[in-house]
Order: sequence, then structure tokens, then C-alpha cells
Amino acid sequence: MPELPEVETVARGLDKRVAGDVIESVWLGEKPEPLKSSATEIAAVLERARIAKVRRVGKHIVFDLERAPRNGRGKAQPHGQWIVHLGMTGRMQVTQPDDELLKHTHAVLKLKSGRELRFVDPRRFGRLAVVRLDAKAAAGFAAPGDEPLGSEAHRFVELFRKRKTPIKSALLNQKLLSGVGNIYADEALFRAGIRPRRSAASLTREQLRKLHGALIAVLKEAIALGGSSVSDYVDADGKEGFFQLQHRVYGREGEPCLVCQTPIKRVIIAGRSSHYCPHCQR
DNA sequence: AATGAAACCTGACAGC
DNA sequence: TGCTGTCAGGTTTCAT
Repeated sequence: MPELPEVETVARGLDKRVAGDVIESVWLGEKPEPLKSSATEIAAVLERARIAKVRRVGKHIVFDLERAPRNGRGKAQPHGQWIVHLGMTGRMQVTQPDDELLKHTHAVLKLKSGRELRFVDPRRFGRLAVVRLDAKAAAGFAAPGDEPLGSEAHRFVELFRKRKTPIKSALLNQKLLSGVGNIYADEALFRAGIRPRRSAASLTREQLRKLHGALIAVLKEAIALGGSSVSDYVDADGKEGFFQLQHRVYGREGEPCLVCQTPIKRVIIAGRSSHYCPHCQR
């Protein structure tokens, strides 16, 4: 389901609602797929931890956790992190205990405030993991690739300019950039006037710089509108995003290009639907 | 090393 | 009503 703008929206919503709250207990479902760390390990890191901050790293939601020192006095110490990947259909809910438990709920955290934090994921492509942070201050969770919003044009150009793979595939490669997914790859390529099947190495530095600018612009616009809700995506408050109304190519196969009226084409690249205007993108 | 296809899951929707 | 096929915002694994 979610790419960078959707995960950013969810993480901001969660931070606003549960930062400062304390996790009292953890229930994890029977299905093993979503758990990347063992259930025991997840419960051990989460229980009795205070949620200091919720933020996005790539397409992951990171909960920074603290605990009071053993003697109960002094400042709370960094304790660990809860890492949530929403996969295609994952959702985070902040609920009251008696709110209806949705089918495919795989985790329920009881909070000191009396509310619950729930993870729901029908397709089970989502993943839950924890990282322990000991006193030696381990670095904590890091995305495999560059953060798209913070990347500089020069670095972006160098990252892509020698890859022979289609530029669309390269944009989806999380080891290069972490956070770009299918919708925003297509939308950025349209804005930059580049066909998705062009090999990255065939693009000029100028074209790559333009793509870099287009990508950052489209991601920022999408965040401002709360992300795209194309099927079932909702944020932590259960609200839909509105950026799908701004899509220029994604999901518009056969419809006229908003610039030149040429019908939008759909092809498969790297196993993913890819949409482009055959006239505007070369 | 790098590319592509298949696999992992469920649900929604179109067509018959 | 119900069956079949297709598609979905992602990632990992296996074969070439």
C-alpha cells in the first residue's frame, strides 16, 4: 500500500497521538509472517517502554523507545526501537479497547492512556521487528539507501548514472533510494519527461537532475495532501489521502495525457505496472 | 554483479 | 449466485 508520502503521513499522525504514552502490554497474533523478530523479543523490547518519538525512515515507521533506569530514578534512557513496515495493506490504528477488532489484526499494544495501538494487515506483506539499543549506543535502524527528500542533486546523479537497468527499476531499488514506490516513480518520470524503460545509464546528467527535482516535488506535494488513497490506504486517524486526485499517469491507462491528450500507456517493468505518456516521455 | 520471474498473501472487481 | 481470471501502494528469493 504505502510509499514514502503515505508512511510519512502515518508516522506523523502516530507521533502526534501516541508520543509520550507508555506500552503496558503486547499481544501478537498466531500468524508468523509479519514477525521478523521473535514474538518474545518484540514483547521484551516493547513492554513498559515509553514512546519517545514516531518517525519515518524509508518506507519504515520507527518508534523510538525509552525506559526509566533500573533504580527508577533519573532520566529515561534509549532502550530500543520498534520497526514497522506496512507492506501493501498494513494499517496502524489508535483505538479504544472496545472498538471492533478488525479481521487480520496481528498486533495489539495496550497503552497507559487506556488506548490501544493496533497493526492490521490482510495480505501479511508487512513486517514487525525490534532493535535493542544498549548503553553502548548502537546506531539503531537505518534504511539501506539514501533518503530521497534529503538527497542532493549531485549525489542523485552519481547514484544512477552508471546503472544499465531501466530507470524505473532503479528508482524502485531501495538500496539506492529508500522510500520511492510504484506510484511516485511513474509520476516523477512523467514530470521529468523520461520513459520508464530508458536505461539509467543512457540519461544525461541534466535529465537525471531534472528527475531528481521532479521526484522531490512530487513527494512533497503528496505529503502535503496526506498521500494517495488508491484502494484501502488510510492514515493513523483513519483518514484518506487526496494525492490520487493529482496523479497524472498512474492508474490512467487509456485516458488522455493532461498535457497533449495522447492516451496514457501501461507496460510491465520489473513486474510492476508502469504508466507513461508516449508523446511527452522519451 | 545484475536482471527478471516467481513467490509470498488476501481481497476486490470484471466478465461470464 | 458463483466461478475464473486479473490486479493491487512491496520485498525477497531463486534461476539465468
